[in-house]
Amino acid sequence: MNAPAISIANLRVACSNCNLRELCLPVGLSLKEVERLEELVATRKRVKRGDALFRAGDRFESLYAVRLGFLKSTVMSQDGREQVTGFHMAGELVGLDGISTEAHSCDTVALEDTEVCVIPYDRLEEVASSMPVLRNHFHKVMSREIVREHGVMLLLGSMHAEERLAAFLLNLSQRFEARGYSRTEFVLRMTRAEIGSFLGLKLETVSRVLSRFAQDGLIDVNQKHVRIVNPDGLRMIVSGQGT
Amino acid sequence: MNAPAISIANLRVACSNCNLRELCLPVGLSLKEVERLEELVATRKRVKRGDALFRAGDRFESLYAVRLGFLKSTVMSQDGREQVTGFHMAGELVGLDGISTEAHSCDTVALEDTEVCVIPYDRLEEVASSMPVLRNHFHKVMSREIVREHGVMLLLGSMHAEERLAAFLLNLSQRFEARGYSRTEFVLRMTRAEIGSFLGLKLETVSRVLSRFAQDGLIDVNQKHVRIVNPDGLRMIVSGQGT
DNA sequence: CGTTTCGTTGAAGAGTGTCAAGGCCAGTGG
DNA sequence: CCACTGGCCTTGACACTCTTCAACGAAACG
Repeated sequence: MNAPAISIANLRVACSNCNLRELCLPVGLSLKEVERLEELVATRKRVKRGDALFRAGDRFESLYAVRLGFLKSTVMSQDGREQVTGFHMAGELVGLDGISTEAHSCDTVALEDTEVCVIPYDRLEEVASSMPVLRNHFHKVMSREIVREHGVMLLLGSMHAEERLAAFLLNLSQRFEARGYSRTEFVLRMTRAEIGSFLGLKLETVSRVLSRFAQDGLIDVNQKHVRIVNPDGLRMIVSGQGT
Repeated sequence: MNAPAISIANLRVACSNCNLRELCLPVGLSLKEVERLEELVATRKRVKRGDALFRAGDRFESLYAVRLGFLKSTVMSQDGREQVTGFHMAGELVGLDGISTEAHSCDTVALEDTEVCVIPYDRLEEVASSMPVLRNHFHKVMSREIVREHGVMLLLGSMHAEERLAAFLLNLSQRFEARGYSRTEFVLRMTRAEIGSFLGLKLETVSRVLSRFAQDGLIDVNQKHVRIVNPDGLRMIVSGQGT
């Protein structure tokens, strides 16, 4: 754990060529501005499956833009209960929790081999001060995270197991689609226990509900492989009209 | 509803004299910097109990710093389920949800007569661009909100009714204390249903658990009036060691 | 002072959790 | 190549927490 299996690739980054730029960057940047950004994103970092990008308590220094791979973030209470607060995929920004106290308050762990762009925070602040577009974009990203978490609170606070799972699947579907993958067929990178933790359910409940969905012809499940057969059916369930 | 009972008080604001400045402002500002801030916070706004400061869908223009009073924020799903996402008291900043899409995504409603400082967002951006201390403070406030919501997710996702209520009471207690009020004796500004919505419980459950706490000598409850008798007992419950 | 909203409490039931057993699959070493 | 192992997933039976439904009492409001 002391010499983590994380290799720092001191590669020259090219945001302008990155196929994630629509997700990652503000729109309407001049070429010159993109160049300044590329200076900002100095390095990349690889994180092997199972390793942490950062852990609660780590000094906060950088934000990370996921380039490829899949991660989860978890918080832990003093008595050891763990809660998954989110799953992250390509184009998403992680590490925002660290700004408030200059130390991270959650663990972020790769669920498959992952590569991130490292964005040193003090340099981001610097560049942002003279680039209103970037600053504004950054504020919007943070705000979007707050809004996303409101949605999770709604889910955890007022939805039943089936509704939670249906919403979860549709959310994944939509995010995969936005990245050019199939919206109907994908692989769950996380275990049932991790899904359950995120949704406030036990892994057995997750398993049971997925089986029920399959039986009702809403999805096909085979271990981690999922195919959405009837998205409208899932939407019905999310809106509380399922059966 | 169309002509809301909100009066705009075009008063000169004086952050330098405000007794909330420790909560609201970054530390270590020069007098001149505080003056620039006071220009920023141009007006105040009163919101009567029951009225909304803003509603989901409203165009986002300003952030609001609560000067005095008490508010709740709620999100609503398409099918009409409502979830309280937070309660806000003096010194806290609300409206951050609006930045992401330039429209608010939640309702924020006063639970008692409330007064807020209006902070026009475009002017905040302006001033922040040349005031690193302020910008950094603002980022920390947003990040803190993200961390707070992680805590709520932990609570909703992995705690029992008694643990949720105990955590809720201790959180209120601590926030009242930080504002110079009693940490042991306070008035709940929200209804049981609102507490329940926030905690993912039904109002009857909230009522029952509070009664049980009272019976166990942890608190005194009389309608909205609460006195914390045994805070350590509540802490035990939060950490899953209750009974 | 009536009306309405809010809070408390009880009884019964639904929805998840818990516990336990077994199956599937990938990786490992013989 | 095959058996073995350990992690992950599925399914059943049962327990328990929380919700639902209902009735009543207390406080707030016009």
